[in-house]
Amino acid sequence: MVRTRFAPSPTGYLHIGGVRTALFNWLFTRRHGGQFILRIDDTDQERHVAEALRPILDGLRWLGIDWDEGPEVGGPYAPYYQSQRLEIYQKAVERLLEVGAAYRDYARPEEIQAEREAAVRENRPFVYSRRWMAETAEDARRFEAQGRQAVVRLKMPREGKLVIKDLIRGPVEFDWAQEQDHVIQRADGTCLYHLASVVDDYEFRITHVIRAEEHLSNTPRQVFIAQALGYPLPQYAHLPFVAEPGSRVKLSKRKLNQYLKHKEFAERVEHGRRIAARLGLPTDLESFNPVVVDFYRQVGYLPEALVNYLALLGWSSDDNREIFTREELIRYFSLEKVNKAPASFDPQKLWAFQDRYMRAVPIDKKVELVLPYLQRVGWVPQPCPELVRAKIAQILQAAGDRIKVAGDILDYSYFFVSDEQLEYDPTAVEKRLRIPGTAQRLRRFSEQLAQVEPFEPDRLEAMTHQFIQTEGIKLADIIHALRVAVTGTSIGLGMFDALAILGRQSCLARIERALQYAL
RNA sequence: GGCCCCGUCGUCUAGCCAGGUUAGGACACGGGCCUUUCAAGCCCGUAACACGGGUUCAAAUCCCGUCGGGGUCGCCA
Repeated sequence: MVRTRFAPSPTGYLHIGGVRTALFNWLFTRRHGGQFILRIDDTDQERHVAEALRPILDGLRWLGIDWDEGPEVGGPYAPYYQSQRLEIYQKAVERLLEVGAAYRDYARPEEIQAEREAAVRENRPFVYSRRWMAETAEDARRFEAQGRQAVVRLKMPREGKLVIKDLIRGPVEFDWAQEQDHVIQRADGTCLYHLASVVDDYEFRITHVIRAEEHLSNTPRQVFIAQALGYPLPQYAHLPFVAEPGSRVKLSKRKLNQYLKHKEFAERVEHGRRIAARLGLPTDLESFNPVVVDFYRQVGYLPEALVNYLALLGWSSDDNREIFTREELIRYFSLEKVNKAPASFDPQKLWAFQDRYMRAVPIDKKVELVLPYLQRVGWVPQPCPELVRAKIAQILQAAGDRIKVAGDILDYSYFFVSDEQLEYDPTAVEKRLRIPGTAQRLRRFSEQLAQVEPFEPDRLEAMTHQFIQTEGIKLADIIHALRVAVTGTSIGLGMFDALAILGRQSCLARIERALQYAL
């Protein structure tokens, strides 16, 4: 039975690299019909765990990465919060002490630091002297008499080699002598990550530890703990990093400013921020950051697109296929096909996936996607009347693939505001309306428009062609001015579709209003 | 610095284990067509085996070395 886990610490956000790790664990587990466990690594967090966990759980659920055991679903090995498992770790520490795999150490932090610096100075690898190691109760008393406090350290082997069989990298060899006597318990009794992690992996019966490559170097100490405690070893698989755009360095939330130098990255961020700004969401990099999953959810990306893109970041199937349904991903996923080299995150390629997925969404489904955005800015009431819903469907139909993410609907304010409230883009007005003769021409066009029956795209187009013939002009000579007159902007969807959706009354009123700008 | 990992177009990658490909696909990019702005669509194109030695009739593929990049070396997770 395969059992894997994803173990986030409650940081308040779901990192794109983290979610890729979660996804690979999930995919592997579903592929083998096992259980995926969510464990919360909150040994170091005292406050607001629930709050800081919220975006992480929401993000995973949004992406369809469900967990069989963990927060909010429980499970046979509960609790799944490390902060609630302290006694279990305490027992493990005691056992480690008993079997001689760990010791109480009375060194002061500055003393360790001094040894470390000396090693660096003398250009040799640092290994703790164990000078303040207390092996007997008498040692302990002596050190305590000096006002010292004890932490518990691992007593690592100082010779021999360890070979870790990594499912992705093959055998990886380590020298025990290089390993440090890591602290596993602080003086105040709290336990540290490595200890807690190994104990929980065992307690939860984790069979496969699939995690980012940064953990490869500290796997030996975990193996040491597991072996000392008599645990069977899980299988290890260390995933390549999700790297910065155009680089091999691990992607980081903090360095966004740097990534913004990449044109493609900057474009996508700019696009997202425009939508966020319209929604009244904060757009500072701390709360609105494309390295964080929430960014995509808020802007209106499809979770399937993100999942598909992320799956291909470090993994590929054996053919040239790129588009996979969730079921196909599960069916084809294997750790053997996971790459070893870091894969850099490319928001532009994600955008391409989003584009393809969005095209496939049927109109009624798209209406549902877009509706919350329209309601949020108050253009559409809540609940949404059937008539308005039909109008939105019309707009969506006419917009076609121009709407790449749900938030793009906000570009079409002119369908939702009243004729009086329509705003005219000064640049567009200057370029398209302030041309001599435009006013007269628009007026004559308007007269024709009043007659069209029925007021539908085909009829409108026929009428317009008739009009340009009579006038002896080209289509472009009327259509640009007309677009600005009825929509206030020089870009948008097909003109005749737009006119039909707006309706005769609005078109006439808006042209009338626009005449004040036209020459 | 020690140890560990990694290295195919700008990016994601196929090919490597079982040596023989005009080194393939996708995104991006450039050009052209279409055109009613935008988005798209269609056609064409630029672009890579880090380097150096071996082994072999033949090397992206096997071996050795070099260089480069990254990770780790916490009383963070």
